Amino acid sequence: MRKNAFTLLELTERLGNIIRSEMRRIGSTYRLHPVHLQALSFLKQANRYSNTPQALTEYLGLTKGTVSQSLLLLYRKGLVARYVDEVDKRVVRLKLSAAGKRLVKEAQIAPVWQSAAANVSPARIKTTVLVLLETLRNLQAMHSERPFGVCNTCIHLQRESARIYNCGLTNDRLSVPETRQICRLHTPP
Amino acid sequence: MRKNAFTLLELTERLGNIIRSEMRRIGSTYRLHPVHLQALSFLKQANRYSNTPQALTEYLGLTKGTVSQSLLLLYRKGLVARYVDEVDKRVVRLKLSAAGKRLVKEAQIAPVWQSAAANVSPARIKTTVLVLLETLRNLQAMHSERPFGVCNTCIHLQRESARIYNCGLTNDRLSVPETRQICRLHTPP
DNA sequence: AAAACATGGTATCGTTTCAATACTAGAATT
DNA sequence: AATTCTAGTATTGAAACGATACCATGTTTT
Repeated sequence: MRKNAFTLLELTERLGNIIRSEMRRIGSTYRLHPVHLQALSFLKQANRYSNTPQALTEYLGLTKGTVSQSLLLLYRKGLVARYVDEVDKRVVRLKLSAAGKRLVKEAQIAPVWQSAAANVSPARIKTTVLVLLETLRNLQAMHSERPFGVCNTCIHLQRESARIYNCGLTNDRLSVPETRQICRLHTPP
Repeated sequence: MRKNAFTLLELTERLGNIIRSEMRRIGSTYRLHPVHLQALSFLKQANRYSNTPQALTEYLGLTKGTVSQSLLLLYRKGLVARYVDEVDKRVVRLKLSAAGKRLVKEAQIAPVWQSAAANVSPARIKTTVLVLLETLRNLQAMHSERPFGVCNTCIHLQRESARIYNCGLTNDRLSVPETRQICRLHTPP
């Protein structure tokens, strides 16, 4: 068990390295680094509470200065739009531009993974996902990091009617598509 | 299944990020980056066919120039020893110094990981390890990368007697501890 | 209402990764 | 002996990344 947890760490580390290599390879055609692809992919999924430099900083586990620089680069490349929040003028809102959305669609590494895991039975994949998820949650809790999950698995989400949801934390109304986005305030059950 | 493989990718990516963050945190006390810790940890485990810049380059999935620079830094910090191979004088052999070994022991992220996976049943961890391993092998095969496994799971390993093993590929004799090291020539069954 | 503090973000600096290119020395092949 | 291959280094340039300092806007305290 001790040994297996170690192997789990090693495997995840190696798979993480491969993902990074793959991202580096794919990103190089756009002159982007792995961190840029991760940022774009995050911004594509981020909901209205999470489309800020601050949320991205927490998500990536880097410092705000570093993230600010990377965002500047993405902005200069025309992949990300930024505007000041109307209510709190300290806050910057981020959004993928059309070019940014296009890039995220093109620069996918998911297909490679899907074929790599194609021969594994769904049940076993499900177990794997659950184990990794639990480990992730525990690790995040240990570092008091935010879990960053999708709305529809959050305890704060309340269903008002067929198509109208409500966030119990912010008291905002949420559309159905919004409940599929990533939120930094996410609280797992 | 399509969706699950996607989640698997996302989870591994996030776990990989957390590992990197953790490495960055731990490494900062020694002024080392994640890649340095990975290099040291690799050199600790590498067997006699794999204790070279070339092998490390393959392992990390980077370019040889980059790895050469990182090794120079580790050498200047006195963490790694390097000497020219007697037989093939182009080859540089790498070895952890006493300080390097000490550092690898201190700068462990495994404990955190173990407690994060502590509540998962051994059977489920085993399944997870197997699924990840299969995915890893497939990914490596797709990129025609070397699998980098330990000797005692390699098809080339032959048992001569109780304590003497033989590598069928190089025809070298291997001691028992050597069969637990990482080899770049590793071929899974 | 004014002062102190907190928060989100940017600017700047220094170190180091990382890729790309060019290069060297030794080994293998012809 | 000449060519090709291989392992590694050196150099250059862009950029990540952390650290520090800083600014503008909000919030809290007095």
